[in-house]
Order: sequence, then structure tokens, then C-alpha cells
Amino acid sequence: MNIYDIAEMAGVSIATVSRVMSGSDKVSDKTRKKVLSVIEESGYTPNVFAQGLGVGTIHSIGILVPNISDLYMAEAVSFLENELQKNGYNCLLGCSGFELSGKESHLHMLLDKRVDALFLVGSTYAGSGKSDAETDYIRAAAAQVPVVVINGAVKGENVHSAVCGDRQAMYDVTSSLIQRGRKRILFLTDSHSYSAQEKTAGYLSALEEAGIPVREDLMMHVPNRIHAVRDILLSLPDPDFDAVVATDDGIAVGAVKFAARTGRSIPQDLQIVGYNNSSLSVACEPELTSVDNRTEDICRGAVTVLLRLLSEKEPMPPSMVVPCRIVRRRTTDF
Amino acid sequence: MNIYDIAEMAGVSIATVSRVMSGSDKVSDKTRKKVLSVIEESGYTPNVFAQGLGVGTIHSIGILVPNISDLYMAEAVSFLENELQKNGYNCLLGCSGFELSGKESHLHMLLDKRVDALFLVGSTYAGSGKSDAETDYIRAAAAQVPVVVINGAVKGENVHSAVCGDRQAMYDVTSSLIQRGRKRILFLTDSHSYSAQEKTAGYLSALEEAGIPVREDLMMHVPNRIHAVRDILLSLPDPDFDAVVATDDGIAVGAVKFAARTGRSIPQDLQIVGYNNSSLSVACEPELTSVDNRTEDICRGAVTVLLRLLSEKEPMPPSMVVPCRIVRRRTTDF
DNA sequence: ACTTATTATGTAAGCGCTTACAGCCTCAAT
DNA sequence: ATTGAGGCTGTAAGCGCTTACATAATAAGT
Repeated sequence: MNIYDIAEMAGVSIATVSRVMSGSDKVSDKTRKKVLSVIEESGYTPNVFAQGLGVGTIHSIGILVPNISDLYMAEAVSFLENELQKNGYNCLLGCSGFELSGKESHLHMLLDKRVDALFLVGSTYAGSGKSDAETDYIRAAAAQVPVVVINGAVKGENVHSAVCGDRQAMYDVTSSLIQRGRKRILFLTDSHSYSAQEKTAGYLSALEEAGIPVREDLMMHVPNRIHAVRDILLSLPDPDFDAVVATDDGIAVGAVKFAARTGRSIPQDLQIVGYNNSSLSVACEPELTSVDNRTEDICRGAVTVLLRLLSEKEPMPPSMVVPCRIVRRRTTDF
Repeated sequence: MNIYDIAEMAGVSIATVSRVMSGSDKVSDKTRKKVLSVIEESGYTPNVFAQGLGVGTIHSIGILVPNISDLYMAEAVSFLENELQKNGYNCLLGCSGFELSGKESHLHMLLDKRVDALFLVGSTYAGSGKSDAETDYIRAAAAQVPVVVINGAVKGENVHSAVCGDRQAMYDVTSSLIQRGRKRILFLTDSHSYSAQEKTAGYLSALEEAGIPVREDLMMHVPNRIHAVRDILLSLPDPDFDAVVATDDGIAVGAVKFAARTGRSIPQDLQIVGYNNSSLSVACEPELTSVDNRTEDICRGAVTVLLRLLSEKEPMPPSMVVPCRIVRRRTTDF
């Protein structure tokens, strides 16, 4: 069943059928109705590959995400997909993992499929050794299609970004803890991503501003699994901290479990701050103060930028920043 | 840059280039190397739409999921994507929501994009009033491409399914509670999905087997949000139950919060069982006994079925069932 | 050396659509 | 009646690839 069949049934030429399908061109009302009714009753669907061959796009957009089981990335994907769908785009999803090789191969598979644009969610490195390789392939991708990085930072022609104010947020919570008299603040992270680097910077600048010397032993890398974090803290020979800030709720909950095991009361003995304001933060007991990174707002901004890039080709500001929001619950006294 | 350019640069015909790209056909080693080197240095990528026009597929598979923010669905998507990617397929993702209309429109967008097959994750209705409409459009889809339903049940030509043993699992946990002397077991669910129906059936059959009369007031529909569940339980004029089984961990955690608020001790006063064995089950305190529905195993099975359908066209058994696993933690005494 | 298999390569016909261009009508203005 | 403008519609040329078929080149058999 192709456009010739429809044309024949409707007694018109294929050009006319094509015009009716595209909706825009001038077709008399009578023929339009005729053609539409034939299409309707025959259940005809145009071959998207042929359309793609002709016009160069099938209106699909790639979303590359390191790990969609991560709650906040799942939310991002969900939101992106919905917005794009509303605007007539389909989503090609790639779950790349955190390794460079995986990201690169997934990215190429998406480009090979001729996506109109790319969203890269989270976890781009910047300023580290890994930076160069990562920014390189992203720039290469951006040479082909517009790229919007969400919660990551890559500078370059044709690459835009939408990020949340991680640095400021981490500065704020750390400062709050300091103001409440905490001086030995444990910083826990599971990643070297751009976000993690921003958070680290915020933490450090709060310490510096307060004149508190940085202690290497209070900055730890841990896996993002509740029990793993708990056990690592339990195995510390001499746990010496009176507050914890974590770069994800899962990590923070591990600290809560540690407190429970060691009889530390929260928030008196130990204050704890999580990140991403996921359902974990209200599942745990006491409920966790957390930073809402406003995924939805960021994604909304990212989609807006992208759609404008695709349609109007007008120049766009390269990046937007959405400030985070601190959600105060029972693991802190501020 | 197209196949003609490559052919010219390599001094061969486009057919030869095409053969080299497809890898399979007979091409002399010398020409193959020549062509490959030209492709390499020119960075040529074949136009996937043209390929699709020729052969009818661009090796993409649709995944339709009601809500990817749901942890277990995110896991399913993640696993499916990885397996499919390994086998050379891309994933078109649709997040349809739970409404029929959304599902249908998303499904059509995927079919319009000429996917080779469809995964439908969760939440298909069966046996209810909604059943007919839902099975109808799924069957219609199955007339075009193979369909594999994950944790849902639709019978029909060309539609296969991979499900977990929800009914048995719910029967098992309910029976265990009964054996430990619980007789007023509150059943909490947030959905009318096939899975939910299976779980309900398991719950009911355990009661029946034990000769415990079913009480309507002990079977409640609630939203899947921790605080909402807690508040609903708190607002009950005369809460009369000594155990809770929930169809998702989020709901169960709400019950845990209810217990904490009302001074009920767990598991002495109230035993609680969650479902899906998500990170919520270990974030909450006390940690939640939960049912592991083995998403990964189900998805592995689903992918295996699908790939065989796509390649060998050999007949496949219409459905497979993976038994659940009960993960015992601190909210029950069995 | 000559025919026959066998392999390697090229030619050309689609695949189903979009769209520039040309042609035909109709209608209003002269 | 004649002409021109403008609105509809049709014709045909791609888009970039795959692949059946034809052809050329090589190897093998007598």
C-alpha cells in the first residue's frame, strides 16, 4: 500500500496525495476531502524512510543517558520524551553507561540513525584528564546536529547546555551546616561528573569562606548503594565528622543507616544532607533534607532551546542555569 | 557525501561499495581493503533512510512504557536497551502514561516509524472493562510487527509475553502472614494493571485457602506516594489490620510511616510486605520485606524471544513465566 | 588452446516519497 | 472574445541505497 495506490483510488496524482498529507499546500477542498477519506478507509501510512530520504529527517531526536535506572535521569528522560512527542518528535534512547567507550559507540549509533538533534544527560566530564576525549567526541557530534547537554558542561560551537546550580546549592547547604556549628563535614560522592565537580567546588568554597581547613579524609568517593556506604562508614577506624553532605540521596541514606547502627542521633550528633530529592529522601527515617535539582525545569528549558534551534535557526544563548532548591526535612536542624 | 563519491574515490562501482558495507558478499580482498580505507578516511556513513527504503528496516525496536520514572520500568528499559543495542538494534522509546489514549497514540507513532518490533512494558489490562479496547489495539499492532508484552497479558496471534509469577508470589507472602497468625491483612494497590490483578488473585486465594472471609474494607486503592498512603491510613476512623501487603514498595513504605506515626511496632503490631524490591525497601526503616519480580530475567527472556522471532521466524511459545523471589527483611517475622 | 565453472564487478531498476516545474482551468478585466 | 493572473493538478526528476541480472575476468578441466 503506497502513495500510488492512494492516488489511483482517489483519482488524483501522487503529488496531490503528498500535498494532502503534508497539509500545507494548496489543494481544493473537494480533492482534499476525497483523498483524506481514501486514506482513512485504507489505513494508509506513508513510508517514513521514503519521506526521510526526500527531506532528510524523520523527526527523531536522540537522548543519551548514562544510566536510566538513576531516578533523576529517568525523570529527565520521561520529561524530555513527553515534550518532544508533543512536538512531533520521536526519541531514540541510548543508555550508554559511564564509560567513554560506551558513550561514544552509542552516540555514533544515534548519529547513524540520522537524529535531528541530541540530548546528552548528565555525567560529562570537564577539566579532568577525561575531559578532552569526552568534549572531543561531543564537539564532533555537534558538528552534525545541535547538541544540548543537560547537567554537564561542554563548550563549543553548536553545543548548548542546561544545568542546575549545583555549586551554589552545595555551597549553601555546607554554609548552613557551618553556621549551625558543624566543622567536620564529610563530603561523599560517587562520581567524577561535571555535576560532582561543581558540588565539590561549592563544598570547598563554603569551607574556605569560613576559614575551615580542608581535610582530605573528609572527602570520600563511595559507590551509590545504601548498604555499601553504610558499611564503608562503619569500617572507618576513627569516624570523625559531625555532618554529611552527599551528592545523591542513596549515599545520604547510607549515612543515615550508619548513624542508626552506631547510635548517633540525627540531627543532634550527625546532620545529613542528600541530593536530588528523590523518593528515597522521604522513604528513609528520619526523612532526609535534600537538594531538589529541578530536573523538570531544566529539561523544559533544554527542550525549548532545542526546538528553537531546530525551527528558527536563530542564535541561542549557549547555556542556561536553573537554581536548585533546598528541601528541609528532619536530618538537619536548619 | 554518498555512495557514489566513495565508489568514485575507490575506483569501483556503487554496488561494490554496498557489498563491502554489508560485509557479506563476495568481494576480492584487494578491493575490499581499498574501499574500506576510502570509507575510513572520508568518514562516510551510509544514509539510513535510503537503506531503510531498500530493505524495509533500519533495525529499530519500539519500547512502550507507561511511566519510566517508575523504578522497575526504568530498570526494564535499561536492560532491554542494552540487550538490543548489543544485537544491533536501536530503541525508540515511548512514555505513554497510563491512559489508553496516550498508549494508543504513542504506539501509532512507533509503528509509523516502522519499528521492527514492539515491547510493551507493564500495565496492560485484562478481563476488565478496559480490556477490550486495550487488547484490540495491541492485536492490531501485532498484525504489523511482533509484539512482546512484559508483565502484561494479551493473547493473540503474533503477541508474546514474559511475565513474573505475581499471583504465586502474592499467594506466598499472604499465606506466610496467615501462618504467623495474621488474619486482618490489608491489601494495598495503586493500579488495575494485569500485574495488580494477578496479585489480587494471589491474595484472595491465600485467604480462601485459609478460610478467612474477604473483607472489602481491607482492600484499598491508593496512590503510589509515600506520604499520601500514610495520610490515608492515618485518616482511617478505625484502622483494623495486623498486616499489610502492597503492590509496590512505595505504598508499603507509606504503611511503615503510618506505623511509626501511630506507635505501632514493626513487625510485632504490624507486618508489612512491599513489592518490586526497589531501593526504597532498603532506604526505609525498618527495612522492608519485598518481592523481587526479577525484571532482569524477564527482560532477558523477552529479548531472547524477540530476537528469535525476528531472525529465524520459527514459532515461539506465546508466553514465559519467571517466578518471583521473596526478599525477607525486618518488617515481617517470617 | 578452447570450453566450462567460478568468482568479481558493473549496470540499472526499483524502494516510496517530495517538490520544482509545467500545464490546464477558471475568472476577471479589458 | 482575448488576455493575464492565479489557483489546482500532474509529470518527472531526484533522494541514496540494495540487489537481480548481465558481463567480464579468472581458474579449471580436457
